[in-house]
Amino acid sequence: MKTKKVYVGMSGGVDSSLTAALLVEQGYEVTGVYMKNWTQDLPGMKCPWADDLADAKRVAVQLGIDFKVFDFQKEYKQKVVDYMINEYKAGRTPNPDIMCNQEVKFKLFLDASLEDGADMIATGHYAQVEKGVLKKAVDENKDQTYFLYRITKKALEKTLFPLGGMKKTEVREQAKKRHLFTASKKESMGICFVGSVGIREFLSQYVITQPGAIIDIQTRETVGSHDGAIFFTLGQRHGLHVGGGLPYYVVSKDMEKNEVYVTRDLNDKELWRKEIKLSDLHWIDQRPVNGQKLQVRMRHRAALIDAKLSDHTLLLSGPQRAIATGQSAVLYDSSVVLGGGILS
RNA sequence: UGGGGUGUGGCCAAGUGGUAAGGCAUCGGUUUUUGGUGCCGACAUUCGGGGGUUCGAAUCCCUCCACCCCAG
Repeated sequence: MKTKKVYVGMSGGVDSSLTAALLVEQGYEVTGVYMKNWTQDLPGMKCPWADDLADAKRVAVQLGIDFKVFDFQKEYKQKVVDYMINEYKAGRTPNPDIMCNQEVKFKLFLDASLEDGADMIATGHYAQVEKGVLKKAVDENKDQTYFLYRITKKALEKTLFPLGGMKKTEVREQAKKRHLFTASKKESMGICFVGSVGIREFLSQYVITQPGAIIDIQTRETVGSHDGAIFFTLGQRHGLHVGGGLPYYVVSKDMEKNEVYVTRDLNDKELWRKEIKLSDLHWIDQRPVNGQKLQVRMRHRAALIDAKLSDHTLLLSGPQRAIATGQSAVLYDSSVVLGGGILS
């Protein structure tokens, strides 16, 4: 029987390194691929792509597998970065990593790999896939299905997630046991392509901003000024530079007037949502029927809560705090990811 | 100009003779493959200025300054 060729997305981190190692051990013909998506430095922040690429390559050499670099910079800029910037400009709060999975990893990377002769692709995501069905990872704490709900069934049928059944601690151990160069590498965080730089620093490179008023919706008084409404999102507390008394939380904003509205009332109704309108619904397989009992995750690592969907309206069993427009609601039927939509 | 009040770190604010609470903000760390939240830590040798009383004052006295309110 012919051995299957698998292209593994290697980012230079522990997870994808072990993913490749495991697949080699399982008898696949493995090729490591580094996706070159973003290489730009930012003031005060060096883009780590070169180091990541070097790490990924070292591991590939260590494993004795082929190694390639796919350059998606142009597409990445268009599909992910521009999307993100435009969403922010429109006053919403996008999730670029979800878009990255939808457009780059499970579309561009998949297509390019297949075209290059691969039978399947694999990544180091913590998620499980069974016959085209996406399921939560065994390690509930690391489950990354929230970021994957926009993948197509077709893509899933050609995808392997070898870490889906493992705990993070196991992954570390196994990586150490195999002496992978990246075994002890620190977790990466922040937006995947920007490294550890803040969204604020990133946006300010692409958008011209003006100072504007911060208005207390309870007293209707201007309590301070900000340097651009685009930098603020629902529920945000820090960065307002307004002191005295209790903390202020962002409740809404007006991009036209460039005003940010805040409250000191943690129970302010603007901060809590129980009924949510969704747009851009995406289903991996079948759309659930109206009124079907299902669960929803409103942000990465948040607990699943019961909910019901009818048409485009999601009714939660309890109010959730600070879910901004542009963010995603991911629907589950127990451990199966059904799909989801974007808060509008 | 009379009468009253206030002045404590960037902001709010305890503390009325015993050697500067707390909160907000900010900064740092942590949590997190989105934003945000949360959590932990740091942050006034000094209490508007000057002088005095006292073993000892932010707290008592004198004086100057600033701001606020009422009166006219």
